[in-house]
Amino acid sequence: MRRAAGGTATHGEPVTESAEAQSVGRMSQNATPTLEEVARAAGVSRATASRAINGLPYVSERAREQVARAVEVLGYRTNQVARSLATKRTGSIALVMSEPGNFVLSDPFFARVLRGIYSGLSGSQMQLVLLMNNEQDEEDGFARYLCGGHVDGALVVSLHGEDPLPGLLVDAGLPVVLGGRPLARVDAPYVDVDNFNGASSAARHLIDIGRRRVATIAGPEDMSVGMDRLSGWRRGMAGTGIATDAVEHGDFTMEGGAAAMRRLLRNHPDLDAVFAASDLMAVGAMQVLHAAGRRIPEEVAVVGFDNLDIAPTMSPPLTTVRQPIEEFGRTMTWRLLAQLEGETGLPPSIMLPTELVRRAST
Amino acid sequence: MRRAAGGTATHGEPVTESAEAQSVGRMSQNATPTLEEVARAAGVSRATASRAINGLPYVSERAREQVARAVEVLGYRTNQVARSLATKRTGSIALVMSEPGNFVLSDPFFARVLRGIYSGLSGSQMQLVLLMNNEQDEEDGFARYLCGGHVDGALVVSLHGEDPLPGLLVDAGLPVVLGGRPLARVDAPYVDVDNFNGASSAARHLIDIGRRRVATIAGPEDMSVGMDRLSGWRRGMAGTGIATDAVEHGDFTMEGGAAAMRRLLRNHPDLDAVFAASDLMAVGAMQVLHAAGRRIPEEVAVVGFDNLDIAPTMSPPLTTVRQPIEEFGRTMTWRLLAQLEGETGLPPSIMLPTELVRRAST
DNA sequence: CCGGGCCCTGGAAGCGCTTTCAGCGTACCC
DNA sequence: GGGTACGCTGAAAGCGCTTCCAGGGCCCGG
Repeated sequence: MRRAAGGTATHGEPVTESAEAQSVGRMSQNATPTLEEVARAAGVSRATASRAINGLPYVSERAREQVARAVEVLGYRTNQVARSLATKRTGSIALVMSEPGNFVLSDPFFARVLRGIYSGLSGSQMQLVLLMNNEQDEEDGFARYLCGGHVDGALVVSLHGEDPLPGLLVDAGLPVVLGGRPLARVDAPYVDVDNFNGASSAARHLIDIGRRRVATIAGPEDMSVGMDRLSGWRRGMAGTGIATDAVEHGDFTMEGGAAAMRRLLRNHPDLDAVFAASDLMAVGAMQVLHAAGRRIPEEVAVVGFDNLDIAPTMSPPLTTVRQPIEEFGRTMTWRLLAQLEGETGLPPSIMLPTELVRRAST
Repeated sequence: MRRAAGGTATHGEPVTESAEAQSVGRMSQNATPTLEEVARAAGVSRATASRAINGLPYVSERAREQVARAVEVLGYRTNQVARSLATKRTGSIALVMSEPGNFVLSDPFFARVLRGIYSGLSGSQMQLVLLMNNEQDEEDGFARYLCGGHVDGALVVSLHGEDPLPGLLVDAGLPVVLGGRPLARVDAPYVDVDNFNGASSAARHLIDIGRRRVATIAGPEDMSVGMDRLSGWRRGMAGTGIATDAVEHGDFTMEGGAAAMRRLLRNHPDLDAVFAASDLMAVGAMQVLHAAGRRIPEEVAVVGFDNLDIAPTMSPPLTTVRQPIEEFGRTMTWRLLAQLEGETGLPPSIMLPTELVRRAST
């Protein structure tokens, strides 16, 4: 459409091949010039022009200069689509968020993952393309886009349940790295943080400081990160003889955490500690606890998960499980790029460590 | 390898083919089949297969069925890159944020813009691709990506100063719609909200309720949205004889708003009202005012801009200038899609109305 | 003087798709 | 019966690029 002028011009002439030198070809200076035109202007063949532009060897200094000048004069920019078709590489990878965009956008966790990804990308000539699930949209367009050759590979984060997407991508032969262990059986490498041990140490810590009625605000039941932190918490509680029935699920948001906390207070008014599976949920929980007049940490100790920037600024500062968020993004990126480079012997999965950070909320 | 595949496909050497599939095709079953192979399997020509797949007319029911079956059996998916090269359309548009990703990601304003964009996109078969500025990265890769034919058009939001990007895109013939009036002279359509009148009405409102020392926390000086709200505020103050020297700039974030508020209190301790050019900055300002012991609205009236979801939940609930955020995104999208469809007579710019929403903070 | 490198070059063959165009059979209407 | 219209089809010509390959200079050692 935007090159309609060039197209019709070419078609209008009942041209044979020999009509090439027509100034008609130049007339379309509005449309992006092609390599062909650059080559002609530089007085070389398309092959040489291509080599010159791509900095390949076996191009004389003179040819190189002439091509450079022609590129400058004509304002040439290589058509990436054509290049992709010829090379079968696009120079870009996708970050797929299986989560409604507006949800992701307000989560500081993802902002930091993204920063890590960009940092892992720097130096490579790769462009990052973000794809988010439109709320009501079937994610079919996604798979079509990704498998259609638009990108060289994909990072998929925030998987829910048995999301078929990774399977589709893998089947299509697209290199994929998952952020977080998938719940479904998928033959794709993933990077994860040690949610289990992190949650376990959080629970132990609460026991160690003498709490005897420990609740948890768990993550979604359809995400491994939610389930792993829940089982980690159970593991931490195991053998203490303390009940582990005070469990409510949230969706990792503040509101979700607040709602879960309200349910916990109603069902288990005697609780003296709560482990929230994300800092954001801990924020919501603490607001509810404050509103309910429970003092933190005297009456209720609170532990979060993530160690977001807000954790130390809360009142009281939040004890939480630190996870290396930027590192998480960076590692996924590294893993994908390495795979794209054809490196072999890459680990099928990578686990990043977590660590309890004690502050005043416990 | 290419040659081998072609050979076996042509004359169906079952032995060789299956052996090859067993040994090599393990990781990505077979290379994705091409339209050629589908056509052969369906017993039709490539042209007919293409028509069948794209739902074009002039295909017999029988052919259609056979192609569908072949697609199913072979697991064919059309190569979008090849299709793009042939059609010069990609079926996707970009949303470009001239802002470090982690910044954008934590701003609820963008989340809502995004929602609006998706809503404007629904029904069209377009994919949205997000591009954000990596912090330290030169945005050259951006322009290359966008002009390289990866997308059919671009929405560009959050422009700063004389950002050359829109100009580059327009020069390359890429349809572009800007979100917010550009400061530089760019020949691209834009959608904007009526920042000027919104800010003006905010100032007037503060005058109307009897304030006589009205300050403002303005937005960045290199963004039109910042400047327009500042001049709107000045306009609202004009003719009242009240000084308009109490101006500090922030970056639309809470922290920026808080810092600006501190500066205002230091330089103009007698202020009795403040107009913050964004709700987020108003939040920061109110925190500082609370901390400084100034009562809102008795001692200092506060007006924001945006009418984010948090505005009514603040204490006191924030008087603010409502802008139709989702509508903003939706309109940009509509404008771009219309342009892509070749509609003519489209307005070069569209202005959306704003409106003061009075709450308890004034 | 000749054979064998080494540079550099252009012709040409794709990459996988769409779309034009000419052609064919069938049906329909004078 | 011939003309026209219509539905369907496949050959072929691209889209703009990369890359293989053969070949032509040139310099070298023999």
